[in-house]
Amino acid sequence: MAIPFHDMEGRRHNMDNGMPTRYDASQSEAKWYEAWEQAGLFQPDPDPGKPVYSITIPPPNITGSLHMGHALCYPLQDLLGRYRRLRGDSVLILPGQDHAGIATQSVVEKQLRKEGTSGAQLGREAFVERVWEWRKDSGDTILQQLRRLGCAFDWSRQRFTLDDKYAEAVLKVFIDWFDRGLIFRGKRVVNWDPVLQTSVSDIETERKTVKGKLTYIRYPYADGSGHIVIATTRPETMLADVAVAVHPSDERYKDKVGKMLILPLMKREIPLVADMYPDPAFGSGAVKITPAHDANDYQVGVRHNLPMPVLLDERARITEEGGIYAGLDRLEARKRIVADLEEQGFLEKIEDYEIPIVVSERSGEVIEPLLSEQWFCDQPKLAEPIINAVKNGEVHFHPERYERIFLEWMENIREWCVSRQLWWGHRIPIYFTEDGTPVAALNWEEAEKKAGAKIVRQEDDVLDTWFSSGLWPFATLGWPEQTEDLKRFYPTSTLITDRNIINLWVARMMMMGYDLMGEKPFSDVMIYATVLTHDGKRMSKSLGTGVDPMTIIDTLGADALRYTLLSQTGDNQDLRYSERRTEDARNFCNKIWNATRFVLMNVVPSSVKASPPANLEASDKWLLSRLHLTERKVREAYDNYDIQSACQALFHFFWGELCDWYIEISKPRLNDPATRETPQWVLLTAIEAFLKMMHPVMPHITEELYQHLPIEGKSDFLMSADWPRIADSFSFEEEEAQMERVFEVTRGLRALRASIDLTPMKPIPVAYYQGDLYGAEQVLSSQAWVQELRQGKPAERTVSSTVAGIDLHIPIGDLVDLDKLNSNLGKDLAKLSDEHAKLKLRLDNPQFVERAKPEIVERERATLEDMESRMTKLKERIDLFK
RNA sequence: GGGCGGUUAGCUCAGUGGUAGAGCACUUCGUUCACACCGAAGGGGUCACAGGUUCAAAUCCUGUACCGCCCACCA
Repeated sequence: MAIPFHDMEGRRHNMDNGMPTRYDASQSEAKWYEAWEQAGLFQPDPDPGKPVYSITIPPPNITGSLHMGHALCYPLQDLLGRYRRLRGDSVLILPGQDHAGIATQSVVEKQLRKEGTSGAQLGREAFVERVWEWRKDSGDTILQQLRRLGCAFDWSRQRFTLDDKYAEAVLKVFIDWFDRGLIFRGKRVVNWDPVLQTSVSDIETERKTVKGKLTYIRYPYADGSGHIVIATTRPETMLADVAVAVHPSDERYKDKVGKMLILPLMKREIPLVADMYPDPAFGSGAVKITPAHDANDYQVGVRHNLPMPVLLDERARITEEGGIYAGLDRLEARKRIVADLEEQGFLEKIEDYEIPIVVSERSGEVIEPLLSEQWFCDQPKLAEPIINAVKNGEVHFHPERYERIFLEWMENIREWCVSRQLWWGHRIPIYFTEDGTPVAALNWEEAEKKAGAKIVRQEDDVLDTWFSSGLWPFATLGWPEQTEDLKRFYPTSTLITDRNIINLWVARMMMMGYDLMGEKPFSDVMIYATVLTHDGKRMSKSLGTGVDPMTIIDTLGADALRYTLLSQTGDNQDLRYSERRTEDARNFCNKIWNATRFVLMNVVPSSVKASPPANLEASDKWLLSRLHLTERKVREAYDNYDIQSACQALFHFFWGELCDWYIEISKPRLNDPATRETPQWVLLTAIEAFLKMMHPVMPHITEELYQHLPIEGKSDFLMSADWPRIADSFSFEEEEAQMERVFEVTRGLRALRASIDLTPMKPIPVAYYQGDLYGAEQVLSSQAWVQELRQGKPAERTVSSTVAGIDLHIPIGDLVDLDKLNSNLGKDLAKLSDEHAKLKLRLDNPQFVERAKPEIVERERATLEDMESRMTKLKERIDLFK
């Protein structure tokens, strides 16, 4: 296409510089990603003299494809990496994936079910093999998508939590902790997921309330002296009741404690015990005790040394303990038992009741508390050093409020059930001798050596996924070997994650890092916002409210998507995603593209000098001064994880200052060979600095444009360039303020034109001004489209206004609608008088004058004076048209 | 039950003591030789509510309402 170009003599030519008028993201993105990768820019700089910045990314699960949350999370890390790289650090961002035990296993189980088979049918070995196949297929999708987002991660150092080396590290930790007594076996009531048939931890469950029934049952005393009434939401568990408990202070039962009761249906005798647990104010004050199926009941059972029969099996069906009800599903059993109780006269009453239930996050199934043998980790012991470290400021949270939430949780931390009854994961390295003694060892042979006895079996359970991901910041770097990477990159710099896994993951990394490395795993934890739909709903595939980031990238580009999400990232806890905002971001890309294209069309390469020209005009100084300020703002914002402020500053500088004013002002000078060198230099300086500062957010378009810049001392890539150094000598406070006033006056003159319906941008022959324009008359006349700007006030009839102390006059003929004009002037005066009255009132208040800061009072006085002078002028102007 | 966040223009959000801001949307005007994915000029807000502190409150304090999130063993 034909594009105008200026030659050495300043004559215009049409020349094809190959840049279309619209930025085409699809052309640019893959091209530059590949170029960076080939140039090895994703690997850390080996220079040992450079400061190090490292991140081990939260490994995405291998269970599907990326969603909008990922499209924020990973570019955010990429942003920090790119920023630190520009600032001169050696940057490592280490990617990887998590085997995600329960999640992955249930995905594959679902597939098998569709094929008419199951894990149980395949057997352990074949099933695990099948999951590995799935990992190969699905794992790459996610990596491909991270590339499309522009993430400059070091793929050569990629890790997977089930890789041989990583797995060995996991086992070593288990063995170490077992030998140190930090891991132990115990019988506890755990959360049992009857669908996945495994235990899950408290934080993998969700609490809900559902409409249900509260059933009151009569338990007769064995001696025939009447009965006691208990209330329960789970009548079926009565089959395994071993006692009824009342509070020791409860007068109703004081003389009954110690008596025996007859358990209805089972006709078994159980004692009435006194315990602190029951609340006398609730129901009848008496609680049935089923130790194997309720954590509280279990505690009572332990205190009173009661038996603990297990009534439900791994699928939540009634066991042999349930006598004639054996084999029934728990809900079926409930119906039958209530019916039988009624028939036999034990049912007191049934009330509607809001039942609190616990649901498994993974399967959605109601969790059954179940007494079983599990492996536990002594978290309270591990937590101590962390609490101190966070309090001492070794690890910082952003936003800060999460620090307190985290500490509160750490201070109330409990045992961690680390065993899962799954196949996909790290099998617990415990071996049992014939007499059942557990030995922790890397393998069978070592276990026998360690035990000095014959080993008969290995523990079947695998470890909770978070046990392995807790090692992520150092196991990925080669631990337990003292590798070069480990020495160089640990502790890592920043951890960026979702607030939902602070306790699940962040806490574990901290505990494991401090215990095993003796040092924090990272110095900053940044919690980013949850991405919601445009109307504030949760994004979810099943609800159909999810937006696929890849579709957005296809149509609007990765940079636009990144900008959309990153420019809304501050310390907010939610973020609403709307495609319209991505369209705005795409428009911003296009603006950047075209402004740069304009500069390139107006730059003669030979005229580009590395050092600033001597003859800077006020507008040049203004722009450089704004650039100076913008650089500081952006740097500080990036440093404080306040990405939205960085984006805002960059947007405003580029669109509102560089494009709206500087480029427009400079056009006349750029068209004149005698004056164009200075604005050329200023433009290139500003654009180069802007592209660098924008690069962490929008890496592709900035790289593309940087490659076009005809400047000296360029790097091969913008990505590997240096952060702009804007000398303090570019700060021109006085010129800056003066130019701002000239712009204000310009806007005033444009508005004055509009008030008499003068079409914008159509030149008018003459306008007058009174006051000091600091020599920037040219700016006013060109930007308010005036052919001739004269000083003074003409004798002929004019419309006038006063802006920033400058009087403006446009001569008018007879064509002006005087009524409209007068009405407008009247409105202005009314508004002004109103403000004036308010301000006057304030200044007349002696307390204000006395107590307010003197500079405030002085400023208000000046404002008042200005208002008065404007009012006088307005009145004169109104009189003129009467 | 406890804790945390939010409530500012039609929409999405900035704004931590000194005359209410941005982007989008809207109205009017305009294709000017970077860009109509553009430019110019406008309209639009008792800053959720009620008290309090202060010369001065969107901003600080107390309380209330609504929305969202997290934590919690009441059968």
